[in-house]
Amino acid sequence: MANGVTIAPAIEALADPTRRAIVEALRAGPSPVGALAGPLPVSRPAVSQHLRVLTDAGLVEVTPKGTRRYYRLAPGGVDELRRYLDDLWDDALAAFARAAEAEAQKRKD
Amino acid sequence: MANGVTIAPAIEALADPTRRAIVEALRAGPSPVGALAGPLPVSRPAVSQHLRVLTDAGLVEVTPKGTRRYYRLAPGGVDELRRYLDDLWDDALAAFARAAEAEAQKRKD
DNA sequence: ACTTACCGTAAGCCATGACTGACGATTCGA
DNA sequence: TCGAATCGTCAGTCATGGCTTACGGTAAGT
Repeated sequence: MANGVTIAPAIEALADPTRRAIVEALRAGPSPVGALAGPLPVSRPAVSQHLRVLTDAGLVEVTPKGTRRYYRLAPGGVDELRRYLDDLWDDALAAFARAAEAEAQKRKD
Repeated sequence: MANGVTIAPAIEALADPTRRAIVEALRAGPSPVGALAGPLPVSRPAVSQHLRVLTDAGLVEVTPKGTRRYYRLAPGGVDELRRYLDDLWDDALAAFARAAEAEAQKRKD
């Protein structure tokens, strides 16, 4: 619950379909902005703004190379979300187990 | 990538702060709507609407008990997101490793 | 049967944020 | 030095969605 607020920017960043498409494109490897905007149905400035959000959320990182900037996935940022969902899943399973046990207990009488 | 579209409702559901608060409250166990809305700074109908979104996303489930409806976390729905982020994390690590290797290769000449 | 409690739904208001077009900065090549 | 390419930022527009109030429906208790 302490990092409950930490994952907010990351999960809110991934909520947008266009940003998810960008992330999907980056799974193959680093890419400059123009190459990312090409297949997408939005303008290049829009992609730039999305990359800003993703960067602030810690999900992607940049490496300037001459006139173009290569964006890539940031494993650390993804890992944060991953851990949060792991914990949430554990609690969900525990609550489920308790509910099942309570149900069994109730059925006994 | 086949389930890339599957996780959309779940991740978009968790993007809202109020819905995350509801999910956090449900970590302790099942709860009726009124008990959930109590501590929250929004009205009960608002919580009802959020629970509808969370249910449609497969993150929570309901069990009517008399006049009240008990909501609980759905481990299956959480697991979907968990798996997606696991895969994404793998790809991020792979891309990172490739980048590191390419960098080492470049440094060699 | 009547009252009370708990809850989902509908309509409307309003703020957030995604997108575009225009502009300026930086870098490489000629 | 000059031109072209790549990109970030800004201002403005517009749709999405979260919230409230009011209403109706169902179940338990008296």
